[in-house]
Amino acid sequence: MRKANPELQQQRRQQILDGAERCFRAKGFHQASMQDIAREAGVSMGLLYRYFENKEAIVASFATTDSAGVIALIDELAASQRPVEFIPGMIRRLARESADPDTMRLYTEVFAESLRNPRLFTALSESEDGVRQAMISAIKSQQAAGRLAQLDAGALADLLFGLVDGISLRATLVRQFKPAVAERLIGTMLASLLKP
Amino acid sequence: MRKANPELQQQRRQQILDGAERCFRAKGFHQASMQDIAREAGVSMGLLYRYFENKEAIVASFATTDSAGVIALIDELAASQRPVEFIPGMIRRLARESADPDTMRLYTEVFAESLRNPRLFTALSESEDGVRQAMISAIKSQQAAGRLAQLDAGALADLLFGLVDGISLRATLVRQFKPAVAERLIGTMLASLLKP
Amino acid sequence: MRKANPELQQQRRQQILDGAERCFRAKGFHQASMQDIAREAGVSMGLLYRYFENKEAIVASFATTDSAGVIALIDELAASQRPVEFIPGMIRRLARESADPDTMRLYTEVFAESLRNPRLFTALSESEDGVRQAMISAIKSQQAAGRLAQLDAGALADLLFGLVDGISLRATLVRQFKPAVAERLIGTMLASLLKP
Amino acid sequence: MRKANPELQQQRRQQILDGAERCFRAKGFHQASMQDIAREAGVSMGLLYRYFENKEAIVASFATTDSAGVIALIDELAASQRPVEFIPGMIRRLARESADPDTMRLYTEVFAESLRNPRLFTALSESEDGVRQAMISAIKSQQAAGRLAQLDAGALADLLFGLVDGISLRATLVRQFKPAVAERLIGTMLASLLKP
DNA sequence: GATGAATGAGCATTCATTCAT
DNA sequence: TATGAATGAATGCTCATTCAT
Repeated sequence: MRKANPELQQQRRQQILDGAERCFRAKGFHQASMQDIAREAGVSMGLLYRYFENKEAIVASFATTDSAGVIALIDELAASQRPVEFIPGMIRRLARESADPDTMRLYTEVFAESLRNPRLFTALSESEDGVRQAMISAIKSQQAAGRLAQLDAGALADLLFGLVDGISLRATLVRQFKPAVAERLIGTMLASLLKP
Repeated sequence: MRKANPELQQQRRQQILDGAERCFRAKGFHQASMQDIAREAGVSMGLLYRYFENKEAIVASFATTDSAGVIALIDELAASQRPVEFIPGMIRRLARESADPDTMRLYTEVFAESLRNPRLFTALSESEDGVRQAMISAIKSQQAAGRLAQLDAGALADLLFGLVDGISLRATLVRQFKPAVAERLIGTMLASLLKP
Repeated sequence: MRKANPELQQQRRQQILDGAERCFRAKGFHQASMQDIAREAGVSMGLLYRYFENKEAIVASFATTDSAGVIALIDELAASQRPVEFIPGMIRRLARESADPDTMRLYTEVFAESLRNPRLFTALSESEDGVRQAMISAIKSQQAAGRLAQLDAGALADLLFGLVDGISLRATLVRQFKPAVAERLIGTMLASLLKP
Repeated sequence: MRKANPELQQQRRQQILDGAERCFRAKGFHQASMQDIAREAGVSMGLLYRYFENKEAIVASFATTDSAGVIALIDELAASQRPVEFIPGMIRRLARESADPDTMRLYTEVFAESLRNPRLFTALSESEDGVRQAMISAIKSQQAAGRLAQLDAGALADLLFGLVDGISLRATLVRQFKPAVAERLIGTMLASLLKP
């Protein structure tokens, strides 16, 4: 008798999610059909439904993104000797990454979907919470070391992430947006705000 | 002989757009069917298509939002005696308005759609441009009056609007977000950035 | 009080039929919509239905073609001194006319429709009958004058018209069809058949 | 693991085409809806579209008729010892077959459609070409054997097929058409034309 | 574990037709 | 006489999902 093979199962799940991502990037959640996804992932319709209960499950699984990258970056911040200089650079980097139209499209799609789907919203919200907590810890540890101004850590975290999101959005939507100029301005602003 | 009645036409168009808005709010663009819209607007399918060539036309007409409100607010800024205090208040107000989940949902939907539909993107982009230009003018006139720091006006406009968008988004997504605290922080930050 | 104006009515009818013909040529009966016809004819939907009970009535009125042209040609045959030469020329001319793809398309459309619509079939059939009777008379008078072989007049008429139709069809469908060669062959064939 | 079953697929395709034929016979191409076809074929809408990309594909597949029967008949001609007698009989048989109103209706429908649909026209034209070439070969071999007059083979083929089509059409359209009389006349005519 | 076959409700859109003015 | 406004059933087609093998 054949035994369940968890590795294979994990691989299949990933294979499907990869196919789904390509479809979602190309068409969006609601425009990508399950047939599209199956074709792109190279599996049959039946298998799709063996690994995911329905389309929503794929979307949810897909949308619950990996925040490991951002958290790693925040950990660098926590360890940085000069957070006042580090933070603007971090913002710049995050904003640039997510201002890539393709990424922006996907992110917006996920966010839009989460505003209709409570389960997804919760998942996204919790993931975001994790990142926020990491940021708060980093801020607090830097404040304890006297390297950062004594501002409300939660509000500061929200401000910093808000800046990332807002700047990414502007970079996408505004033709005349000049990243370098904007980033210098933000650098100046944050330097004066953050210095202890 | 019966004559065409532009008033009636205008009213019907609005009636359809109103119905469409209710559907879009409730379900999103792609989940709202033309039948839904017709039913909600209280017209027949045939009439729907007499007034709008296709679904995309309804979405486009709907998405090309009126920026008159924001521009009016910016005009107040241009006339303000104390822009350094006015700006944070303006940001606060705009952010609160758009942080209403229902509004946020719709705005996100429009933005997401615009990232797939070039025509819509252009329309949105141009509308945003108008607002941005108004802001740039306001900033420059305040700078000329010596009431605002000599920063790059375009970058400053982008920063301010980016803050609005970013803060609205955080307010929606982050449970522990405390509007009052965040707004105070932003106020402090901008005060020091903007004072001449 | 306004009085009915038969001339105007006749003109309107013709105007609609002309518009309909353009539509039918361009799209075919079933692909042309009443809206198309109204637009092309430059009248409103309401007027269309005032002059024709429904779409079928337009098609019927349109399809009941004028056979006056063919009958006139046949009358020339009746008067001809050399029918044995006249007939092949007549066939050639008729076949060429109806081999024009546009005309062929319309004729085929009408015929196809008549095979589904008994009323139309009757009308078409009767019109065809008139032409056939004219041809039979012409043949008989020429036979009486000893200028044509003593063949069954009805069968001969059917053969001649059948040749016209068949040759037109071949001219349309067969790429390598050579009208001149075919017509010469038919000429030879008929000459030997018809000579008294 | 279940394997694709080409036999089943072939059977399903045929089942659909059979249903489609019944619908096309009853209503015509444009009057038969896909729902009609699905119902008549006893399959679901989804399956219909699994086997045929769209309606046009069904029509095309249906219209690209099998010319094997006619070609077989022509091969008999090629082998015949007395082509001058064989040909009129062949024409008679073909004309009778296609003069059946039901068959005529379908044939006319296909032809009409081909005049609007270039792809279909090409298919039909090529099929017709095949038949024509077979006829030309048959004629030439009989001519080489001295059993047929030395006429242009292409023109003769076109004439013969034109006669079939034209006579079939007359048989359908003309109430007083007398097949037996007409066929005798044609027999006489061809006998004198074809004898070497 | 995996596949291909099948479903039928639902979608955007069109159409012949009617009605109020 | 003529128009513009309105209808709603129907159409070609798609889709998430289920099932037998």
